[in-house]
Amino acid sequence: MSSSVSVKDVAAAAGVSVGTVSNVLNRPDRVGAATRSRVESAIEKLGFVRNESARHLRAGASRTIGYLVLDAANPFFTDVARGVEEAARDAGLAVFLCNSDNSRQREHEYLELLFEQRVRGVLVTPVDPGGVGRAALPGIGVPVVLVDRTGGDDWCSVSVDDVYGGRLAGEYLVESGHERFAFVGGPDSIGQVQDRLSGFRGAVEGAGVLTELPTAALTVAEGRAAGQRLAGMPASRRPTAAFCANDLLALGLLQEMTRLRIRVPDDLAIVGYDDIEFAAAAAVPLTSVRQPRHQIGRTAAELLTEETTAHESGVEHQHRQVVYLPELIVRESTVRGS
Amino acid sequence: MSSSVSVKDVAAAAGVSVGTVSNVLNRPDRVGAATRSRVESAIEKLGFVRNESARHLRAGASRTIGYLVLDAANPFFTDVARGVEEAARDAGLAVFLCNSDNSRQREHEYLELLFEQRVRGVLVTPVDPGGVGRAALPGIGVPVVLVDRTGGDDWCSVSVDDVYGGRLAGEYLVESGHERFAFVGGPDSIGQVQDRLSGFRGAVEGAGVLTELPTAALTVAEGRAAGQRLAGMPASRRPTAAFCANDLLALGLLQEMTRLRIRVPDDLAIVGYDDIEFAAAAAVPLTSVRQPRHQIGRTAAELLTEETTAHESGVEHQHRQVVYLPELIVRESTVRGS
DNA sequence: CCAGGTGCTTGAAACGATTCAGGTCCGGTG
DNA sequence: CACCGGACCTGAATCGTTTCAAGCACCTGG
Repeated sequence: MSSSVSVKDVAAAAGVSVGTVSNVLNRPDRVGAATRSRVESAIEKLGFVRNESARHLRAGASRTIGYLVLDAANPFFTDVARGVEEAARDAGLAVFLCNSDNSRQREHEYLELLFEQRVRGVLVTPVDPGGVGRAALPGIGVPVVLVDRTGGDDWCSVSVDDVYGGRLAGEYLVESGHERFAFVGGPDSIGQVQDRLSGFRGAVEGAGVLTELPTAALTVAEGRAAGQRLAGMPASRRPTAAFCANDLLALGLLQEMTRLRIRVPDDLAIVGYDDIEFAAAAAVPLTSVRQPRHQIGRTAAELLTEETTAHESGVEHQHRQVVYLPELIVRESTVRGS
Repeated sequence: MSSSVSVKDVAAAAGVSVGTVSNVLNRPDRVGAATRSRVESAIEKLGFVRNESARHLRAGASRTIGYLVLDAANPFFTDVARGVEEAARDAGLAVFLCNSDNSRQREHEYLELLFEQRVRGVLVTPVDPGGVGRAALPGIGVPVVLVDRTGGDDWCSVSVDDVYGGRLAGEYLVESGHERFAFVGGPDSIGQVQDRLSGFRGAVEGAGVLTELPTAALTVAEGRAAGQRLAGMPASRRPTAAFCANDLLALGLLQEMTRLRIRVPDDLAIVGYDDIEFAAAAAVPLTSVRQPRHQIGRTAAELLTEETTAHESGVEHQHRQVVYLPELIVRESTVRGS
C-alpha cells in the first residue's frame, strides 16, 4: 500500500512543493522550522521511504559498494568481510555481499548485477587466480579492487605473501630441532599452495628431508587421508613435523593422528595455515600461520574509496598493490612436553 | 568514461530510436533481425551497461531480495544463505547479503537501505528474538520473512523446533544407558538455549540426575570452563553424558576433557548442537543435533516469493509459519568402545 | 485500386527524487 | 519612499529506461 508514497504525496499532505520536501530531506537548514516540522510529520504519517533508485538516477552516484566473495562459508572471507564493512562504514558506504561460490558463471552474473546497480565500486576475489577477465568487465569505469589476489599493475589489490608464510613455518620447525619434514597440500593448481610450499621448502632445505604429501583439495577429509599415508611410513623415516597448506587439512591430520594414537606434538608436530577460529579450539590447539584478515578487508575498502575518489574527481589514479606479511601463532601442536 | 553510455548513445550509434534499443534489450523478437544486430554491435562497441536504477524506477519492481543475517561468521547462517541463494536463483532473483552482526542499529540501517533500494522482499533473522520491531518497519509493504525465528501470525517464518532437538538428545542418551546427565549452556536469555534445555530435561527426567552447567556465552572458551567444573566433580557423581547447547561449547568441552585425560566417550559422552562442519572434524567426531540449514534457507526464500507474488497481484496473503524438526547425527563422541 | 493486415519503428510520457533559477515576502537602509 | 538583501519557497527540467499509442511501409485478397 504505502509502498507508493512519493515526495509528491508528502508535499501534498504538508501543503508544500516537492522541492521543499527534498530540501527537508537533504538540507534541512534551508527550510523554515515550522515548514520543516510539518513536512517531517507528513513523512512520518505516510510512512514515506525515499526511493533510492530515483535519487540515485538523478544524483548519478550510489552509496553502496559490492564485495564479491569466493566462498561465504569460509571463515577467512567472513573475517575479511567484517573489515571491509567497517572501513566502508567509516566512509559512509554500505556493503552488499555476494557469493560467487567458486563459480565463474555466478561471478560474472553478480558483477553484471553490481554494475547495473551502478555501485560505487567492487571488491572481488576472483575465481580465476589471474583476476577477473578483462572481458567480464565492461569498460564501465567502476573501480575494482582485488582481494587476496594480485593482478599486476592494472589493478589495485590487497594480498598476503604466502611464500613468506611458508618460510615462517619452515624456519620455526627447523629451529625447533626437527629434521624430517612433511608438506601436506594440493592441488598445486592453486597458486597459494605452491607459494606456501616453495617458502617452506626454501626454509627446510639443508636442514633435513622433506616429504610431500599431495592432496586433491584443502579439506578435512583430505587431511585425514594424508594422515593415513603418513602413519603408514616406518617410524624411523616418518616425518616429525608437518606443515599443512591450510587449517582444514591440519585438523584432518590431527584427527587421524589422534585416532591412530600417534601423539601430537610429541610424535608429530603440526603447523596449519589461516588460523581459523577452530584452530585454537582443536583437541590439541593448532600452531598456525595467521593472515591479517581484518586488516586485509579494511585496506581493500580503503583502496577502493581512494580509487573511487580519484575516479570521480577525474584525477589520474595510480593503482597500488598492498602485500601483507603473515605471522606465526604458536600453540600446543608444536610445543613438546606441554 | 564509458560509465555514461546510455540507451540514447546506443540509439544514436545504431541510427535508431531509444525505443528500439529498449526493445532489443527486452523483447528482441519484436525487432527486425538487421536492426537488432546493428543495435547489438553498438551496445558491444560502446560497452553499454543497463542502468538498473532507471529501469527499476520505471518498472517499479527490482529483481533482488535482501537477506539480513545475524552473524555472517556463523556457519549456520552461511549454510542457510546458500539455500536462500539457490531458491532465489530458481525464481530469477539475486540476493544481497547484509550482516547485522548482532547490532540492533546495523539491523535498522540495513533494513532502511534495503527498503530504499525497493528490494522485492527481505529475509531477516532479527537481533531481538521478538522479531523486528514494527516501528523499524515502515508500512512500506515489502514482504518480510523471519528466519530461524518466529513472530506470531503477523509474519511468515521458518524455524526449527529446539525443544524437540533437546528431547532427541535426551532420549538417545537415556537409551544408551546413561544415568547421570549434564547440560552445558547459557545464558538463558537466549530462547533457543531454554528450549533445548527444556526438551532435554523432559527426556532425562525420571531416568537419572541432571546437572546444569550454565555458561555466559556459546563459545569454545566457555565450553572449556564448563569442562573444568565438570572435571572437578568426584568421579562417582560426575555425569557420564553431557548435552551442550551448541557445538562450540561441545568442542571446548571435548578439548578440556582431552587435556585432562578424561576419555570421550568412555568416561563422558558428548552431544553437541548445530552439527557444524567442524563437529565431524573434531579429534573425536562429535554427535550433534543437526538442523536442516539448507532447507531452512530454501523454504524461507520460497515463502518470500510466495508472499511477494500475492502482494503484487493484490491477493490476500495468509502468513505461514514453517517449523522443521532437527535430527540426531550419531558419531564417535557418544559411542563407547569404538 | 482499395481496405485491412502485418511487421517494424518512432517519439513522447512516465517513474520519483534532486537541483537550481527564479519568485515572494519582509525588514532594514539611505 | 525606493531599493536591497536575505530567508524561504516554488516549479520545471533532469537523470535513463520502459511502455505504448501511433505511424509508416509494404503486402494480400477482393
